[in-house]
Amino acid sequence: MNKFLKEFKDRGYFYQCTSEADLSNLLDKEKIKAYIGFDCTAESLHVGSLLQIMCLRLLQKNGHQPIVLLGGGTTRIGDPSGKDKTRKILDESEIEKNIKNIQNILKKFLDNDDPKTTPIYVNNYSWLKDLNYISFLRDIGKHFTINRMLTFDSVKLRLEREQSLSYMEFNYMILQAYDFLELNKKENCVLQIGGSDQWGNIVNGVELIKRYSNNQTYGLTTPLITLATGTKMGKTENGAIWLDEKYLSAYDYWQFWRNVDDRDVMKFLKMFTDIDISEINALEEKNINELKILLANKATAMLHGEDAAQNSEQAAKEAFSGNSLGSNLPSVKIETKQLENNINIIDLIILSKAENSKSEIRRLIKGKAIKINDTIVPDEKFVINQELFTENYLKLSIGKKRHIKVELN
RNA sequence: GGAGGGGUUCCAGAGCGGUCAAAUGGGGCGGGCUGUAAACCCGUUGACUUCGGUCUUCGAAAGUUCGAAUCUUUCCCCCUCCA
Repeated sequence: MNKFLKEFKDRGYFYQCTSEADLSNLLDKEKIKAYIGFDCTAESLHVGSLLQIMCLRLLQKNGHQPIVLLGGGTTRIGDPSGKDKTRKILDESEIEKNIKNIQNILKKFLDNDDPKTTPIYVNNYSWLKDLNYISFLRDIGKHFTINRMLTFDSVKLRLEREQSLSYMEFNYMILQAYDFLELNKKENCVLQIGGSDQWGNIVNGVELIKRYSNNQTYGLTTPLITLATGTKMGKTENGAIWLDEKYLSAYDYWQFWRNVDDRDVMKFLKMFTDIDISEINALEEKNINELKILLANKATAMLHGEDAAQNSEQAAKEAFSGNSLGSNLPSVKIETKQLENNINIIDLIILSKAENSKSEIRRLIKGKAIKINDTIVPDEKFVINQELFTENYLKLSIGKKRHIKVELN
């Protein structure tokens, strides 16, 4: 089997493939261009997209050139795959903003220097916006039968559940197929990779290209990653695990990986780090917490850089090992003069922006969840004074996991 | 267009004139156990509070009533069936 394909499988990226043997041969013979499309509905990417990004990295590592398709056009339609309801339609400026944001994140993960594999960024709005309806129907539409389209999961499930599917959404798969055709014509792109929910859309593209220009292309999908707890990855209740530092700090990103379920650690090391498979397999016997730290370090370094990873590890050590004040902890600054009127603990937490409901803070205090410098705050009347600050800062803990350095300005 | 059913707190879903800030389950948060894991147990889950209470919530608006999530009217939205 082809080297790329083998690693793709070994790392757990593989779910389905069209004509696998042929694709393997092709990959052995030449360097190809492959594309992955990213939806631009959200303002940034979260870990749910990380597997796709890892696929792009693996392509580069094997000398292939990735094409990143930012769905500026298709986002205006909304993919019905895996959705119960029509998505809200975003306006132009939002989509443009999202595209920029997402592209910046991708650049952090990808090698943008090697001219042979440097990613090609494209926005399908550039070709979708000027489509002529009549000629599109004649050239492209004739290759699709409604009979067939109705059998695809994205459509079928909606109809079965008797949820409405607009004609606009119904067209999504045709547009995605057309994207592939366009990239095949323009860039000689021969492979589309996507999540398993994209299978139908990808196959449509492969078939369209076959009928339209008789070119052979391929599709490859990745599995839906479910956590050991059975939930979808990246969707914690208190917010998505964003890849953008604006929405989630490097420290919190590190913590996300540090807190992964035991049963997912080996899987994630394979999926989300660059460590050699053989090396990972050799790690199996190591202490599970060591492995989690390794995972957190590698994953964080890949996105936020080596320094950020080191700092996060250091901060975590300080925060969880007790008495140290934790100079690397995430910090907030407050004005010294705000202390003069002897503010109480509730006000301090509000000032630190860690919580915004006083009722919630009162509840936490009653539950013995708030600590100042590792000492439990006994009641809500607790007054904050200058003496609690050592070297201008104090350590505020909310629960066992949230530690904040409050610094005097 | 005609006939029904429905919109309740993060979600699902009870309540159908006062005892309702609203059962129950899920999720979240916190505590315990531990390993910053899982499982399990306990607590909590609108806001503000001088801890006595106060204020704002049950699709929207108006009304009946001492009193409405609960009754009436109008409007908006969703679903099912018929045309």
